[in-house]
Amino acid sequence: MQQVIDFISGFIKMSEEEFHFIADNLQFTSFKKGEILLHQGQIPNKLAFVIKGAVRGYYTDENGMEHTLGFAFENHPLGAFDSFTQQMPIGFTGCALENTDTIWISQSAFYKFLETYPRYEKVVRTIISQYMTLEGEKAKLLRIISSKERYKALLETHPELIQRVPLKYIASYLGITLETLSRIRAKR
Amino acid sequence: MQQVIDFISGFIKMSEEEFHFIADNLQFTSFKKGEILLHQGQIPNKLAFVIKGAVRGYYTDENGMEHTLGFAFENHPLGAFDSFTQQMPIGFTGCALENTDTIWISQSAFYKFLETYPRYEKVVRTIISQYMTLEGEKAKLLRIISSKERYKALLETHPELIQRVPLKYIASYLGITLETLSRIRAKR
DNA sequence: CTCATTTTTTGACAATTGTCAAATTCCAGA
DNA sequence: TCTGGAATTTGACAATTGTCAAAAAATGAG
Repeated sequence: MQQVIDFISGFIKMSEEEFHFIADNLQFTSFKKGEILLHQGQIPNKLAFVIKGAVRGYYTDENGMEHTLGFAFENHPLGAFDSFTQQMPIGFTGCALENTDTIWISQSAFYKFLETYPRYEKVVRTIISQYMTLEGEKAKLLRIISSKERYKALLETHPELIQRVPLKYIASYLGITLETLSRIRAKR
Repeated sequence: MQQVIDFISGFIKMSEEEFHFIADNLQFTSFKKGEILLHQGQIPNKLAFVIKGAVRGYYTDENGMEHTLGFAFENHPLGAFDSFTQQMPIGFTGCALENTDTIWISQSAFYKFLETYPRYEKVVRTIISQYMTLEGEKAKLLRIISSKERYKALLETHPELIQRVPLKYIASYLGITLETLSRIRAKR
């Protein structure tokens, strides 16, 4: 739970009162490797935060093909801010790549908190903005035409991914086949 | 200006007072085709809204290559919410595809408005969320492996783009070459 | 430690796509 | 209406990438 507090404290200095409100409204859920944390199509009713482990986000297209959209590791919120805010179906499924622990807050508690402590509106805006920036970076990554360059760019910006995520998901994330990725890596 | 009011009214019922605050703080700028509306690397100090025309957003990579990231047409805000909120350099350049009219509000007036009428925090969150959803759709589009399918998907979801935007920018947006796009289109 | 499963690599080949060059069409301004 | 530049198409060819199949390596449960 300390991790959630630390995360928030990176944006704003919390008062005792705010701290307690948050502390009283957090819940803990743990997932085994391979378990689904959230389902594509669901309407979110909580905001989750990964305190340990790794999650892969992917969506399943009309042909049943999976496309990896991103990853969430410890000390990061588990996306879907847009669906959460708009109360629309989540566009992806979240699946635990490792045994994963999460802490979450219900939607009602979250909005109650924002109403009670409106100065956190700015914090929320900032967090969401940071996620938009990440999305923007992904969009740029995917527009690199050559697969080799795309992989190299990922390696430079997110070397931790390659250590921790099976290559098939990296390939899927980059929009190439597993075999192509394997060959790119073979050439140094 | 009516268009901005209409846009906001789609999210919330505005009072007279709020209306006047907004109306008093909007400014108008018009751009000729080919002119730059905002520069990659700039730190934004205003929020703009396109009332007429079309804008292409693109970023220039280390090799000097341009990559089209998106488009903004009339009755839509001109992106960069993330840079605006975080006061970070904008990640793209906005260039007028047609003669374009914009209305904008300064950052200070915008935040003044939010402070004065905090119920608009929710509106801002919703607008930003909608843009995250759009980014998410783009991310999905770009992960379609086959160029042909990618083009077809764009045609289905945004047929207006093909009418209005030169094909070289569509190709750039899809992450393929102009020639490939031309050939895809030729086959039916 | 062993075995089954998963992950990754490799090979052969076909299909797609990029590159370079040139021709053609389109369009805005004179 | 004419004209030059921009946009788009087309062709030829090479390089990249996907597909299918199989082998090899790594991993984890018992």
